[in-house]
Amino acid sequence: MPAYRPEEIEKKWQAHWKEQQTFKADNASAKPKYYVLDMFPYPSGAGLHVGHPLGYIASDIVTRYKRLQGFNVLHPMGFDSFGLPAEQYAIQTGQHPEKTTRENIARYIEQLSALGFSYDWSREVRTSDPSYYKWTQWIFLKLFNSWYNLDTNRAEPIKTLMDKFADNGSQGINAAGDPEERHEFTAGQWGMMNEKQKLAAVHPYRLAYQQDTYVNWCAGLGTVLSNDEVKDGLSERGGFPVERRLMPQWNLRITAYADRLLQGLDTIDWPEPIKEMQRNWIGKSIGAEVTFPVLSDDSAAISGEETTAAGPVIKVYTTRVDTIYGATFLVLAPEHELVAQLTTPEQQEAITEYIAATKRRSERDRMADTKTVSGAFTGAYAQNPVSGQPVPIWIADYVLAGYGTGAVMAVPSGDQRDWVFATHFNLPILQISDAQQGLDQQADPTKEGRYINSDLINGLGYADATEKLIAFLEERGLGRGKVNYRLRDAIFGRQRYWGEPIPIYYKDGTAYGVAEADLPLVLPEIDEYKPTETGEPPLGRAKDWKYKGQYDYELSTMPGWAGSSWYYLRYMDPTNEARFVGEEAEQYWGNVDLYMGGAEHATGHLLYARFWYLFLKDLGLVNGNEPFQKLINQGMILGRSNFVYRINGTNKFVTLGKKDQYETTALHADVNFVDNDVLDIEAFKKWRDEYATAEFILEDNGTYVCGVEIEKMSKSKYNVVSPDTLISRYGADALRLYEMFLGPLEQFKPWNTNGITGVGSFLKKFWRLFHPEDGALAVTDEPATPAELKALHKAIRKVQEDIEKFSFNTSVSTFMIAVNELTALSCHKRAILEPLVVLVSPYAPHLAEELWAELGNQPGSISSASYPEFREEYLVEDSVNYPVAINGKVREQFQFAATATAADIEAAVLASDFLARFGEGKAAKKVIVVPGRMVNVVV
RNA sequence: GCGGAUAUGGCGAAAUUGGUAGACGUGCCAGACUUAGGAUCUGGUGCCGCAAGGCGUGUGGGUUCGAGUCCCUCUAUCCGCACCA
Repeated sequence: MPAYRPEEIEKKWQAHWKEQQTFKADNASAKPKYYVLDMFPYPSGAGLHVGHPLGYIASDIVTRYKRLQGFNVLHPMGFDSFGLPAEQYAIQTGQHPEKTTRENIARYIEQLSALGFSYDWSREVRTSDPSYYKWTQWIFLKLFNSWYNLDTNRAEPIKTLMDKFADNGSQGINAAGDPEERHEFTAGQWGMMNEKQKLAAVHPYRLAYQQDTYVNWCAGLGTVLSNDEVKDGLSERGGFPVERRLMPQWNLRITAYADRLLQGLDTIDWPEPIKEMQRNWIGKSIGAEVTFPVLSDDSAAISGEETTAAGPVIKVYTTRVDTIYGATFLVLAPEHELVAQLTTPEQQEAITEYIAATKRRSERDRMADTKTVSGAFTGAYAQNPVSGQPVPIWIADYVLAGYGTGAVMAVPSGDQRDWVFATHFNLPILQISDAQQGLDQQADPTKEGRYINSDLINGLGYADATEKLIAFLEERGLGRGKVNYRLRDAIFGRQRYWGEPIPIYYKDGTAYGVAEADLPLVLPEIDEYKPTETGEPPLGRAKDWKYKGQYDYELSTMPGWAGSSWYYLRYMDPTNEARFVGEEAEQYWGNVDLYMGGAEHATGHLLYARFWYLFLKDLGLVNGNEPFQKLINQGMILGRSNFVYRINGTNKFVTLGKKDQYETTALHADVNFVDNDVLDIEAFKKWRDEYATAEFILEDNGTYVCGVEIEKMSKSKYNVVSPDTLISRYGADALRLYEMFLGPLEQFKPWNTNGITGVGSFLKKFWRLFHPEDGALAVTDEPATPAELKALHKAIRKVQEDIEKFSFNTSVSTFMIAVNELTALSCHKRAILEPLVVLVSPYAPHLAEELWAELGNQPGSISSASYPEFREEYLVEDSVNYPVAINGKVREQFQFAATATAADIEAAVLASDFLARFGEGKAAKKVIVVPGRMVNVVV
């Protein structure tokens, strides 16, 4: 083998790995376990671009490194293969999504293999495979058959709830969820109920439950979307408008786990920004619920007389009870259930009109427009439960129906939104703290100062006042301290074909879970992938699709995140037919030690997966506390788009430098025929027929220069760089090294192919250390010199540190330095080069395997355990140059033996005529010696 | 508006965590070898300056013998949430 030929080497070793099943992980091993997981991809038709493998390369480096350190590493890969694009494609072409998906996966596997990843492909899972989604459905049934007991603070089988009902009726049940949805009954009444009635009573307690829910309805996609699939009022996929709609939906009661999901964040090693996003998403707030009785007639309100209200009451939620004396009016959400009842005849028209106007405004308008103040007076008054003062009741759309109680007490002096509202509608603003200032300009939410105009709490500070007020309200049954969460239950149904069927059937209008023995409930074949004429989901088209031949199935399918919420567990034991994961396998692999993936899943997948894990734990099905111990977010690699400028109304294109002289339209030019922003005009002309006759106005040097913009990599922007062409040109090892070299893993960065020649020449130089004469391997058995050992061990130490810190970019620099040093030393010694191959092997595995084979060693025969024995002693420099400074200003270099102590150095500097040489006659006040670094003499 | 992150040469970046800023790679300049090649090798390259020297890590201040690093101020860019009471 004369020269370094990556393509031959890589093909050879990839075939070898596949054949030998080199990376198969064992479920029982004396070695310690380590689980490295990549977020599995959705197999899109476009294949991989250079951005996709970034995280996979990093995790593969860790995997190979951990194996060298003697760990039994689980490093699997699979496919999140249910999803919209395959279905959209099916609607357009009639091709079964299963076929599209299978073909895309084949292409993905091919591309991933070409990069030399060390996945254990024997564990591959596909979420769309019935043998996999059988267990997704099984977990759903577990959720369906569970409720959340707040007394034990965990999920329990629905059976324990029924037992409680039989003993005491609904009395004393402390369950997560909305009590408003549930009915009260006695044990006797329960006993009288028939099956249908019992199931109806139980249903609102289930962790998977059906309910009329406001959903994000996307007509363009014909389905509902979760909040994290909606961006700025448009669907994330497709960019179709999304509106709020009340529909019966399957929901998962993730809110039951809000507090545990929050607490758990403190126990896991995740990037702080992601944890913070989850905290905000859960949105815990500590406050109080306060009851405002509605005054029965307005004459009382006008006279300000105290009224004993036996009528309706309005519950508000506030985080600032202390400001209650400043609550000069109430505001209800327009959807609030009491609005109709409260509205006086005189105000009827105004209220009706306002509600209609609110409905007309789409969610998107409401978001875009938070400045406009709007609202309407109901004509009714409530009584401030602390001051006894009457307060008018308004409705306004700045109050959200879905948060807290859907009603707020407005304190214009303390809350800016209330202040704006009060100012606009000329409602009173009452100062309640001596520290509040500028109330004619804006609200002042300060917690400083002492309260005024606040009877009970006048003169008190924030903490005392809050405590006293809550005690006062609780005593009278008018309020209590309350914790609220922003987190909503997760909508679980999609009106789509290409997803897991929800294993529910309906008997006499009541929902039943499909028996476990009948799973998987296989996705039926249908003629077309569209909704039915009657507006039912596509599954409504399935012929003769009935449970036990007679009961209708649920027609919606599960959302994309269902299958991805537990796939990491299935990898542990992917072929188990008796259990979602075998107990021993789960016990052995535990949780994921390192999870690599994008930050875009912060509040979606990463939250749902944690939720499912906690639920499974409650049922005793898994043993850990959190699924993903350490999380690393790789940054996205962005595309570098090139533009040509067409002069409007012509077929003439003008170069970047002269485009300002014309009216132009920028058009994407395919980056594949642009080199260093210079357009290959011939290639461009051939690109599309319409350009064949195009004319060009060039720069003065005769080139056509394109404009540049950094955008997401995408087919439609013609800025996709495929790994395939780079691999065929430079090799997978070069691409792996280069992607790591590009910059810090976590950072977002534009792709730029230019620098890849640097790592390419590193690999060639590395090869040449072993083949200096362009022939067979030529390494010597001479003993290494200290200089060579130093070069080696500096590299080993640095690279080990780097991998522990996930700072792979600096490792590549370290390799280059080592190779340059050893080349300069003409070192071709086995003693140095063998360990160097081990060090490089996680980064450039193919090259390492080849050299290993040539050196006559089996891969892995050199264990990293052999590093430490000769590590530190060679790291010590013989002598060290110290910059010596006077008052921080460097004057001279002194050389000291590496073993010199701080005292030696200080003495030597003082004994020299150092100070005199630089005109400092005075004695030194202080000498600061930083060992190995520098000396500073203070005079 | 709230929360979070980032800011260093022409470009990607490094800096042992408070100790000679710019390693390494690109790009550029010069040279070598070459039957001009997107090959290889050598040297140079933060900015200003012929030089001595001066100035330099987004802005302004502070702590320190010494600050890219710590503290305060401001600015810009990016991300997340967005009337959450």
